[in-house]
Amino acid sequence: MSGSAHTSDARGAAWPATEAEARAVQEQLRPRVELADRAPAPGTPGTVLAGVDVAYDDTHDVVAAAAVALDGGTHEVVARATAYARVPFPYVPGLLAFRELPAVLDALERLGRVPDLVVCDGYGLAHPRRFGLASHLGVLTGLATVGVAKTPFVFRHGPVGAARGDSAPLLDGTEEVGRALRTREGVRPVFVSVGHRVSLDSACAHTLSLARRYRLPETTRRADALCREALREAATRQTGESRSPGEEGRAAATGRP
DNA sequence: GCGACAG
DNA sequence: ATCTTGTCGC
Repeated sequence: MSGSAHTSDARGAAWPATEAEARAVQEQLRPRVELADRAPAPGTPGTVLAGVDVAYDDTHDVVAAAAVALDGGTHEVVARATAYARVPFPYVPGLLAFRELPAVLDALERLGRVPDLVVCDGYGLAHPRRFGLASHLGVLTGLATVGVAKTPFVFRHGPVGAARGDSAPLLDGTEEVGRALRTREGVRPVFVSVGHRVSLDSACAHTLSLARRYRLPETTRRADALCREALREAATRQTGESRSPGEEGRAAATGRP
C-alpha cells in the first residue's frame, strides 16, 4: 500500500503514525471546536459529570483508561468503566491526545451513560495549536469537555489570590488561553481551559464545584484511582497466573480481560 | 543549535 | 506518566 501512512487504533479508526501527521490532524480538527456553552449549571441534580484518566505500563506497552460518572448534584459515583489498549503514540508535548484518546474513547463508550460534561486531565484550548486533548475529545464525541491540568505547561500567569476561587489569566503572550484557579487555600492552583461546548467561566465554576476537599476535581481523582487499579489488576493477572512466556507483552488490546 | 515541555 | 524514603502536618 502506498500513500497515507495512517494506521488503525484499537477502535478501528484512522490514527496518525508520525508527529507531522498528528499535528496535521490537530490543525484539521481545530476549527470544529464550539465555544457556545452547552454544559449544565454546576450542582444540577440528575446531570452526569464524567472524569477520564489513563495510567501506563511502559514495560508492557499498555495503557489503561477509566471513565467515571458522578451525579451533578451529589457528586456520587453513578457509573464506572475501564478499557485497555496498546500505547498508540509516544509522549510528545503537544500531542498527548494521540497517546491517551483511543483508550479513553473506549472507556467512555463502556460507561453506558452520556455525560453532560467531561473533565479531562490536561488542556483544551491552552495548547500550542489551541487543540489539547480536552478539545480533541470534545470534537470527536460532541460532548462538552473541560481541561484541568496540574502544571502551567508552556504558559504564564500572574499571582493568584490566596482564597479558594481566586484566579489569574493563563496567558500565551497576551492571549488568555485558560485560567490558573485556586481550588483550595494554601494549595497550588490548577490550570483550567475550555475543551468543547463550554465557556471558561463555566469550566472554572465546574472545577471549583468538583474540587472542594482536594485540589483536583473529584471526577479526575476517581478516574485516576480507577485506571491505576485497573492497571494493577492487569499486571497481577499476568504475573500471578498465566506464566506463559510467549504471551507476556501482549496484554489485551482492548476491553476488560 | 540548546533547553522547555500537559501526561 | 512512572521510579522512590522519609518527613511534616492535620
